[in-house]
Amino acid sequence: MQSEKQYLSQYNINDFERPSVTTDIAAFMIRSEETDNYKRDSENRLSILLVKRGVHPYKDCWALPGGFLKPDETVEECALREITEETNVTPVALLPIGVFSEPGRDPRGWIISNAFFSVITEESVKQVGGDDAADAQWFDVFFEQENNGDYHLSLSLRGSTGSESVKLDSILKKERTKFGKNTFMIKDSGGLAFDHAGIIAAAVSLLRNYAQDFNTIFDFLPEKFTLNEVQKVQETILNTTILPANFRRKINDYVIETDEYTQGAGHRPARLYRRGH
Amino acid sequence: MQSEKQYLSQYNINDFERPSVTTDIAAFMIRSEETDNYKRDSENRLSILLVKRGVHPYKDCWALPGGFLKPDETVEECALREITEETNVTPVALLPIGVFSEPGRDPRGWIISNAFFSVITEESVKQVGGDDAADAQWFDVFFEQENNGDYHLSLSLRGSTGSESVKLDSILKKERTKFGKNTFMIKDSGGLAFDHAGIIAAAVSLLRNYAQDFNTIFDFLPEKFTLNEVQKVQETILNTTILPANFRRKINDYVIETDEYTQGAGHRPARLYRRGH
DNA sequence: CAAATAGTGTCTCTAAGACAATATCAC
DNA sequence: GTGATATTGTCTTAGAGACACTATTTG
Repeated sequence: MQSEKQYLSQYNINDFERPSVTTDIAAFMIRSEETDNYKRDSENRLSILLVKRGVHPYKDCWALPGGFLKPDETVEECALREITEETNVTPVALLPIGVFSEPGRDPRGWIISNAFFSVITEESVKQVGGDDAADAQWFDVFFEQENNGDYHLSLSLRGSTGSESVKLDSILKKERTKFGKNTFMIKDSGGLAFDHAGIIAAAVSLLRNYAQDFNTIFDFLPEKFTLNEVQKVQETILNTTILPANFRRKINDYVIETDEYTQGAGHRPARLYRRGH
Repeated sequence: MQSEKQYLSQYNINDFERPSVTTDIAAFMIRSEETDNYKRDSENRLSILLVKRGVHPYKDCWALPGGFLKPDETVEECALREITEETNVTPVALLPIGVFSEPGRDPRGWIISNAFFSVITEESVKQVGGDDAADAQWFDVFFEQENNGDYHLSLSLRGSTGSESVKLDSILKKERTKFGKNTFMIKDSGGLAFDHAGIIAAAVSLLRNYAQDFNTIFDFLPEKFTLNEVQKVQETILNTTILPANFRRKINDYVIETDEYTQGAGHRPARLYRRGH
């Protein structure tokens, strides 16, 4: 009879073939954009971070940031390490999306990916400043179901001086397996690397679920905010509108008043709040 | 300048260290138990499938069924293969719980596990019959938060003639990471192998979320069922009670009437329904 | 003052919880 | 008949949506 110690000393983990394991991170940020009317508040855009691949495969294609899992870390630590390396910013949320393990999803071989959902505040990115690296850019996100049932994911990079604009249009089909799992099948990747169009579709779906909950909304905002700012973030993510009076009633239990007010907005000042709870 | 083809031909995937990848499946079933009162309906118990390990490590401990991922399959296919091998039954639901990758979670080395949630009907298990193998057993599940905030997971196997009863009591602490993820930290594994106590706690939590939705409830039931059966399954999973009148009103939109009725129950016959939608 | 956001009050409709009442079966 | 579940109806309350109205700021 073998003891556990004896068994483990003889156990050879190399007897079985093993996959490489990566993490890919769908990092979202709400970007506010000034309007030309001094009275009107800035407009929000939901954006996602993509990196331009410098090496094969999918060289010069846009992809989610990510990298290989190391032996001494969890997949969560790996995702945090990768997104922090890429942005120089610590995210405020980092949650699992799922595992993508379809054989053949990566031309380099047997590689399975753990996808993560992440939230980054515009405030923190502005502090870091150096968003000049052309290989990492925030793309505006558009994601809606078409009349024919397919989903259209459109990611667009506004061209600035010296760089041209990019627009990636993917078509996906939502499929429900016999066992209840929903996945987005890629009908047209729109130029995105690997199966990242499907991962991003899953990420946006997840975000829209999370965004029913105010705590996820607060993650996108600075410490102090107006109620209208919260409302606009939720409306941007869910692509809906809600009457301000009703929104105030709903959110009232989740926030704490401060004595501070906004200034110089061209209209009545608004009270600032902090997250409650 | 290299072409993609040249690049891939030179690419050696063995340059990086790789983990072994497994799946573990938390398979749930609702078991009904006859009462001694002929008028009273049978009582339900939520149960989970555990297997007794025949090899080191954790030899003779109870564990979730599962196994190693093969190169030509997805993690979902692996989970389906493993649970089908173990029970000879095709599950009606199979959904991801999450990835468990804490270094040191497996004494054999670097092994990360993809956990799955699965539902199996009592009907299908009864058809297979041969549940005699002593190494795979359905344990009754009890999972509640204690007064001190810790969670108590208790799995019990009712002893039948020739086999003794088993009771595994785990203590877990729910922790929320800085980034919003909830995990169950194991304070006392209660004798369960590996980190499976934490996986089961996550699985039961997930089940209780899913069970708000009638579609998951229907998965536990045969094709035709009474409304009271649906109610009892939901009550068993969520550990709550609800007034029958209110339950009927809620579920009404999700079911379709048949012309059949139950018989010989010692009380008024109940109409059978099918899942709607 | 015009246009924009800030903030309050109120009406209606719906969904959920509580509970009363009646129906029907096997023993 | 008794005790169990089956089934319907109604009262009350909480929350969401719609909308009217007032308040305050800057060019």
